[in-house]
Amino acid sequence: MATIYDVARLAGVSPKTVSRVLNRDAPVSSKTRTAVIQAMDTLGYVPSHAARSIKSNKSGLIGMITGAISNADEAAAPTGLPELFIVQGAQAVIEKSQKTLLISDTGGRLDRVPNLVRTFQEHRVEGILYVADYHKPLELTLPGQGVPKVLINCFDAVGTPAVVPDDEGGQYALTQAAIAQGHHRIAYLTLAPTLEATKLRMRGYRRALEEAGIGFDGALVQATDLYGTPGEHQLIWAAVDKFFDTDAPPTAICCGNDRLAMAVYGILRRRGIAVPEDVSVLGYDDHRLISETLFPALTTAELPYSAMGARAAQMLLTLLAQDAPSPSSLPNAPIKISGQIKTRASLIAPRQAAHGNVIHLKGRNEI
Amino acid sequence: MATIYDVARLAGVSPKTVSRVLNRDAPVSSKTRTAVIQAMDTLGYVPSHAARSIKSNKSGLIGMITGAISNADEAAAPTGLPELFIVQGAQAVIEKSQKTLLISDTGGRLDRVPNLVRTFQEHRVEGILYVADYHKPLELTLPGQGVPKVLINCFDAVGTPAVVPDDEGGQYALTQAAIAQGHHRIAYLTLAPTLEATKLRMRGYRRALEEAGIGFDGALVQATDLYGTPGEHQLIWAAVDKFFDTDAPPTAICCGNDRLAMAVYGILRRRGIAVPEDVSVLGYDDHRLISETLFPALTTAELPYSAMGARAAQMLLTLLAQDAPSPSSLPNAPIKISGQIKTRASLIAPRQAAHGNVIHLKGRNEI
DNA sequence: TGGTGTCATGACATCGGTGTCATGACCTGC
DNA sequence: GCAGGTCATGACACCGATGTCATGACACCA
Repeated sequence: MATIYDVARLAGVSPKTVSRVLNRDAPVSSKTRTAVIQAMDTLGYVPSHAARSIKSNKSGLIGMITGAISNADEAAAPTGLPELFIVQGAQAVIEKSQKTLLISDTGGRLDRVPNLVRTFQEHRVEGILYVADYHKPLELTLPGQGVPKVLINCFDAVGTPAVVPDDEGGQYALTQAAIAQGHHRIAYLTLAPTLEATKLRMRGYRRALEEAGIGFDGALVQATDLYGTPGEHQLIWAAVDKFFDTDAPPTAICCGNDRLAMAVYGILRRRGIAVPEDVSVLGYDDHRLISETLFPALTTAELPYSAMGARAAQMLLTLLAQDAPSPSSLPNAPIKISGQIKTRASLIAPRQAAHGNVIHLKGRNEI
Repeated sequence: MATIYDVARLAGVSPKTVSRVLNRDAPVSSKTRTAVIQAMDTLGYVPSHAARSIKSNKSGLIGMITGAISNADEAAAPTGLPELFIVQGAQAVIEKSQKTLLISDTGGRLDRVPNLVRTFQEHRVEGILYVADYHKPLELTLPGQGVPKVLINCFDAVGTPAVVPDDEGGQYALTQAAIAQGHHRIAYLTLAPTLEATKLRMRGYRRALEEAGIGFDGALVQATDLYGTPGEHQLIWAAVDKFFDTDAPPTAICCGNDRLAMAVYGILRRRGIAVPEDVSVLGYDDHRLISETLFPALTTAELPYSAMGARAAQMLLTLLAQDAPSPSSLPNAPIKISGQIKTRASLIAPRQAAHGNVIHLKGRNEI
């Protein structure tokens, strides 16, 4: 690969003058400039990033640690939306900032993270974005002291800047949407109870019921915690059975994610229960491949991964822009990003009969 | 960030000795070594990749150009499987080779590619992997003369090394699988006819029929070319209508991809046609999120994206390993990668009645 | 005791750019 | 015609590593 010296020799000038043409940082006579440019493309010259960054002490690189690539096989993740959407949001922002994003995949193995950070440090990244595959507490201490970092989809106890989804708000709004359609018997088929998302969304679900004056019925909540395993489908069957083998079956079912909703569609069909005429179904994530392709299309809450990625990238760029290494201007608590409710054909008003059930239920609850 | 000089000063040795400790390329007394290591982690020293690569003239970087990130919203692509799987396969191989993969996203805009290549050249990448979003001829001339390249999912006319899916072989094997179950009336709901994949797969479909002595019936082939647009669903409805509003409806339907199959499931259900009892359904891609979650699970042909990525990465590494820049050892034609047939519940033998239909059909064809 | 060889270490140049400062050509005004 | 100023350009050092070669300490053997 040609160097600036080759160009200088060919153009009959000094390397410094070539540099001036490249950077337009000092006047160069137009005759000289032409000769230099001519020489540059005769040789196919491209300046070396390494040589520049060594002198300027700026790499222009942002590192991102994620499992999005090895997780392409998304069905393996406990929540359904691919991490890739987070990468997408962040990459779009970083690209506009004229910096280069360096993506490193963990292969799902946390023990590799220190090595990835080390590689980032060798490349002198200016900041690091750490992406978790689903909303959770950060499971390790990130090395790389002194490098600004922003966490995405996870959070730690020491106040590292973080961006997470507003799970409680999402499920709250989704439940409200069902209530607004007239539903009172709203079942909730959750993801594993230990998940951060499940805990927060359950709060949202209960709060929405409470505010509407609907009593909480534990029989309407079932958990599926074998996500992605062969036993999962049976578990979902069993949960649906429990919902419907009662006097007061639900008129709407909220599912922990869109994929779960997809499975529920198939099971309800086998049981001869029509969606949405007999029962409305609601998902979570707005994984459009599913929510828009299912028939009927799925009402769901958006898990705003792309927006989270974008927001985190902006935060990091802001951190880098302020010379002082003081993260004081940042809030201490994770930033929560809300998603929209996507209302589609799978949610309609319950049959009139459902109203009777509700009254029946209330009677039962008052015993 | 600390430099090798800082470490040397703190350890009371010369920078060169620190270098020797780092690279273990010359003997260092154990006393000195200990002092140096001590100094290194007191300072949190990490060697600069830039400084190293400038001297060695080796970057250890491989560039990859893809739209996988901005395409996360996969429904937009004319074929259903996310490009990300290609990235996954390639990244796994590159990582093992101790090189660093630099991923650049095109944002779906070809006019950005030259800039991406230029950035790669600034970083002195040793090779470039170019990934297309679906099987197609390469749509531009890649700049970056002199940098070894391998194309994935696309091909050019000048013999650039390339890796593509074996579309003909896949559809051939899939059709054979249906025939082996006793099907003779096999419909084919294709993707857009202009697609490389459609042309090749149609060949495979016809070849399988021919070899089984089954006449080709144009009425059993319908194309859907409004992929991802609002009109798409109506088009699929219309196609299914045509298949079934005849005397001799198909007993199996091959779909251009899994997503199309998913839509067909919904439509058949509305028409009261049971899958697989009344009609078997076959997909293409083995997009597991769909094929394994649909009920009944979908029989489909694997689109071997991950294997393609891995193979291409290996080819590139081989090219780099042989010092001579002669691509002579590589075949001139694109390498075709075959996928497996995944047999699942959506394909069973046709009802006995179907046999009658076949005879009926043959009669018709002979008129 | 001095010659020879091995071992550990350092001085110095170099990679490809860029910042700093110097230099020479040319123009301006008195 | 000469001081003073602007403009275009070059010489040189430096960034952080590493390759080459030199050097000094020490052990070994005759």
